[in-house]
Amino acid sequence: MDQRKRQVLKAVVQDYVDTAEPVGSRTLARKYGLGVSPATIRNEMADLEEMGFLEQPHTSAGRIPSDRGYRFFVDVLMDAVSPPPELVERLRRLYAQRVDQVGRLLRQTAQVLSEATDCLALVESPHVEPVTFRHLQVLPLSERRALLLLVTEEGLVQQRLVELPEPASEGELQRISSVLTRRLAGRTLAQVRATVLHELYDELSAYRALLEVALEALRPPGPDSDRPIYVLGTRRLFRQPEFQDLRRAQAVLGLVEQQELVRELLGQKSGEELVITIGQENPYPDLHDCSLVTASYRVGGEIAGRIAVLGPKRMHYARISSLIELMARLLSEAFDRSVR
Amino acid sequence: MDQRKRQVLKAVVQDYVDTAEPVGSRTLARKYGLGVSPATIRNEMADLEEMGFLEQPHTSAGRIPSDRGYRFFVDVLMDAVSPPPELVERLRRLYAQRVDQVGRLLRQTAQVLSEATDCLALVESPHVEPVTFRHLQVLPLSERRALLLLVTEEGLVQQRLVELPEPASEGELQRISSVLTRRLAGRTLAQVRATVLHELYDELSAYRALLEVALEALRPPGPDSDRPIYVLGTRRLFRQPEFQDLRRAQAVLGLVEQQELVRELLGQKSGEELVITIGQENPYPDLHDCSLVTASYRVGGEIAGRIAVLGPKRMHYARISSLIELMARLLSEAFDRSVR
DNA sequence: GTTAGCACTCCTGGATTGAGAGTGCTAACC
DNA sequence: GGTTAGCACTCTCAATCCAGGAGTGCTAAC
Repeated sequence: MDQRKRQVLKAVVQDYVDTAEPVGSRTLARKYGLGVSPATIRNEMADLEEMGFLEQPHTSAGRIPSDRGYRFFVDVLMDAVSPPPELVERLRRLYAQRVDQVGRLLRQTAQVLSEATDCLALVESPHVEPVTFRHLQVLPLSERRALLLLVTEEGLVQQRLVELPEPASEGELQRISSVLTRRLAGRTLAQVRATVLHELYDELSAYRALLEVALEALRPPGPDSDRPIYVLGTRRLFRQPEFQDLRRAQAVLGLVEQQELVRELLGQKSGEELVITIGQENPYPDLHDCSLVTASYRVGGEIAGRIAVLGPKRMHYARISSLIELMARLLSEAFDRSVR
Repeated sequence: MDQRKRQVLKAVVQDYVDTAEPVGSRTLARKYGLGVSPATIRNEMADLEEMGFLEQPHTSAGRIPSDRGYRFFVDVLMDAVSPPPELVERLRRLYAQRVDQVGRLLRQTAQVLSEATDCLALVESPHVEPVTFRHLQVLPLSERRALLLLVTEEGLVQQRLVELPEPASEGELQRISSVLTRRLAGRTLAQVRATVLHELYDELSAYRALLEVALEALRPPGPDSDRPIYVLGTRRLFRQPEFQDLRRAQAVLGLVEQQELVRELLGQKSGEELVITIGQENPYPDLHDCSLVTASYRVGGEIAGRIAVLGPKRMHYARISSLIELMARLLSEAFDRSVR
């Protein structure tokens, strides 16, 4: 792959991303200063097609990048693009606000992300599980029902309704709450299970049955947990020319409405900070015409969730990658700041 | 409007709802036992058109109901239809489960509602505001930040992050929490503001500044509050023939992604139990081709939120009305049961 | 190795056409 | 007078055709 081929491939990707039209040799020679004639470019393009980086929708149309072409572009050719200053300014303002409602902040994150990219934005709520307990409270609602509140070190709250094995007074529950808080604060669920359990039994032997219920409710939230994912921008996405085809649009809609699938989608390669998945690289056939850019954000130093952009393969990879990285960082900082 | 005209109008609505094709006089005479010839029906239809109950997409097509025609059908002609037993059974199972995660239950409600109607389902989270306090807890997160938890009589939880005017120890906050809980439990926000405030100041005079902050945080949640609305079934909706037109689909998408608009949409005529809004009756021009069926559910006897079905005007009004009424009732019962 | 020229292919959009469905009108019928 | 059969007319829809345009691949010259 010599220098000129790279130039040509890069130009094809850029032009196609901008125009959504197959790119011809003439256009390429005119718009990009390659210093050679269309005929030469035609030869290069034929080579690139043979090598699998370009493809032709039909004879006598221009070329468009193949998945492999995009991949090469992303890995090798792409120039870094920092987001425009107005946008950065807007983001600073967004994340400078007090995080008094996590859901709202995440929703706004999704909103901005989709507006700035004209794609679908997916924003996952933070995990609460692996982090450490801060406070537990058991509140009676009726004779046999109580509300269990879990608060983590980072200020995230989870609630569970529990069925009481026997009626308990408010005082008793308060007592249990404070013992649980004292014993569990600063520990993770795993630590609790491993070490602290018997101490608890000793201290609260009178309320053993109640304790069982409370501990049972501490189980990690299941996969279908109450942790919403914010999905915004379907409308913008469907304004893109590739989604004028209703079937393709429906395929995406179908996927995006199933929380569990979206969760899996975001969870892939969750160890890495930034993941770009192009077309067929995606395990879901419905997304074979789409690309996905995913970044992780952190709460208290640990990866806690992911934000992502889903769009046509013909997306501004450079622009979107840098934007989503920035937003993930700002979001992490906002979470940290909200506690400190 | 004589008896036969009613029969004809009813038949037109039913047939159009089923087939999505303009209905001709021949079809009508054949499929519905009206006992007269197509020519007679043609005369009736011409009359009905003149009266504004039917319209013609173009000369020499069949007729379709106008908004007014649907309205008359809904108000006068429609027969009650109870949901099929399998569905009722499924609903019973759904609402029999323990409500340990409100969000999940609401999401499932939206899911079933959209599946059963092939329309878009909108499900609002319950209000927490007008109900009575059960418990308040202020938890320190750091030197200057605390988490304020509000629990209502019905077991609904709200959380707020508050900035502390001065550092406070855990003990102090705990003290404030228990005073607040004791004083506020069983009262509504309005009552608190009106009567209990000075008592609080007396009792907690030492922590006056802290108290100010806590009370400030008790303000009713703003319109853009952290109260999600579950919107499901866009995919199903867009399978309906009227949404093959991309523009119409986009109009709905644009509306549905803006939480505030959806909230307003659901809030109309919120005093009534069941509201059916047909086409142009809707204030949003983007929904002039749609109909909306809305029902209220209750928590603790008070209307707390709404569930709705948005679909093409050509929807099964009878079926959907009865289903949504049933679901609203079951949902209310589930909330009540979860406390009792 | 590069370029100009040219025949060829294929898509696109507009115009045309025929089939089909449904109407409105008229005149006959009970 | 209400009802019905017959018929000409209208309008949509899908298929077909056609010309224009864009882009290619090949060949031959530079």
